[in-house]
Amino acid sequence: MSQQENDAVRVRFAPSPTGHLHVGGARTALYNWLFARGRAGRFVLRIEDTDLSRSTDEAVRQIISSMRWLGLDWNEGPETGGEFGPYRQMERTELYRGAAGRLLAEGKAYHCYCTPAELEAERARARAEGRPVVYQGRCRELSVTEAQECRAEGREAVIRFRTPAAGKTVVRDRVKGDVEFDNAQLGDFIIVRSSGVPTYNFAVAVDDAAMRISHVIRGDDHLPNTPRQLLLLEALGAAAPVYAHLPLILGSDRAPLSKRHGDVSVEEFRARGFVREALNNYLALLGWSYDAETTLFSMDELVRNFSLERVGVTAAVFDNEKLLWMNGHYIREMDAAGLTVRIEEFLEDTRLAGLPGEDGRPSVGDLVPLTQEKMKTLADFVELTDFFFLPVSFEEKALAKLKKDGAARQILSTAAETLRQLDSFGIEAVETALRAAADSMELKLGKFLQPLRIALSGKLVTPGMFETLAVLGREESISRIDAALGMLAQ
RNA sequence: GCCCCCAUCGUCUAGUGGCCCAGGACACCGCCCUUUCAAGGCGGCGGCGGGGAUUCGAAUUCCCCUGGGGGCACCA
Repeated sequence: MSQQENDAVRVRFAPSPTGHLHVGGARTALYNWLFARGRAGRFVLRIEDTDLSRSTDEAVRQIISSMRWLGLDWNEGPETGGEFGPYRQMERTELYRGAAGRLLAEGKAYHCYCTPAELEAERARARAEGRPVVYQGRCRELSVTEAQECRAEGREAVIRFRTPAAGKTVVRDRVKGDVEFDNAQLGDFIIVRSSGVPTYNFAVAVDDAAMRISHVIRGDDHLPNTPRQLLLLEALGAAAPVYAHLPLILGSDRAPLSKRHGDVSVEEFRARGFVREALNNYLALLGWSYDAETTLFSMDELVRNFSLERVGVTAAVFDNEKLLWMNGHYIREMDAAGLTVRIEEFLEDTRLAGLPGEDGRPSVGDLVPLTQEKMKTLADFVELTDFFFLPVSFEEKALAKLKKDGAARQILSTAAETLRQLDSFGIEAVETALRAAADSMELKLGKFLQPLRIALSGKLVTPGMFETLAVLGREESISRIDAALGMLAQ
């Protein structure tokens, strides 16, 4: 292998497929992706499905779908393949079996016949006596006959790693610095279950070595596992990757972000009308910063500027408000055609599905210019424009305001009359005529337009009135005004 | 109980001994613009958890305390 290849950056994102892609996972994936992209490296997606009872194919699909949506594509992984595959751990069991066999043969691992119940009792005792909760090594030096007796009793065997009884293992972490762990605190941990399935730490060590992973960028919660993986890597004769542990993401109560804080999966944010640009940018800044000033970054800029050196050490609270602001920013920044496509994609699952553009109704593209600057999420498009497609349904507050407005009937009939007499129903013509009508009634424009807004939309908040009228068209506009007038007459 | 990590405005953060009586962004509060709501512009409020120590000088270094979090599984 050439020096060039030796130095190649190879990072991986290794989710366990037990649910949707959580924003914390998404951030980890993003940092790995950015790191690889910025250094001409390779980004590997590896599915860690050794927990048979919790892993599902559906979750694998969800995670893949979310990552694709975010634009975090991988060079090697499921559905893509690669020279170090397969990329689902349960398809790599031969590899683990071989590695475990080698450790066993070299005396670096041993069979343990203790039952789960015995181990639980041992842990309880240790806790009660205030001792570190670690395996005491009962089976560490079992003789051949003792082992035979255990098997004769019908006891099942797991394989444990023979952890050095003394000494320290130091993790040289790129974000946390050097962290020391006492080997004695680590204990002889299990590497292969009685079922023959490897445990997390073992599979990770074997795979990180086999896949030539150069940098492990992952969540903080894995820091205490790292010394075990380091020891395993050493026993396997493999070089250790560089580690970088990211602080976790918190909810507003400073507890780790979880479902009870509301939306936490990429899928949920997508369904609420967030765009990938905003989510990526926001997540990038949650735990990383470029300088004292800059908040807005394109993916390209992130790739160019991301570095482990500028990843922070403090856990960060997820702030929905800021994400929302950022989302609005990216929506405003899009060109009309691009935004139209995003909205059309988004609309597929909403109550407006199929409506825009049908039967002479306005299309999404017609409405984008009237709504773009008001939207914070794609979902806002629905709230802002549904009255163009659906029968007017009055919001309670809007209706009350309309009824309370003593001038409303006069305004509405004047407006209807004015609109009826127009030659053209373009925005300018409508505006000129209505401004003149407001003048003639000696009303401020806002005062004049508000009853009209409510009559046309049933809402207090809508796109600009002149644009709305023009899109609605003369016939529909006048009929809605007449309907409101009829209602007020009762 | 044991091991480990962390601590600057409400939130995300800049800050690596003097450039900081701490800068930016979101949120909040005013004002301006305005057909509603947003957006935008201008201005404001607001912070170095506590205690020691080192130093001419500490947000920045060290120690202790307090507070948060992670781990100690045949989960990952």
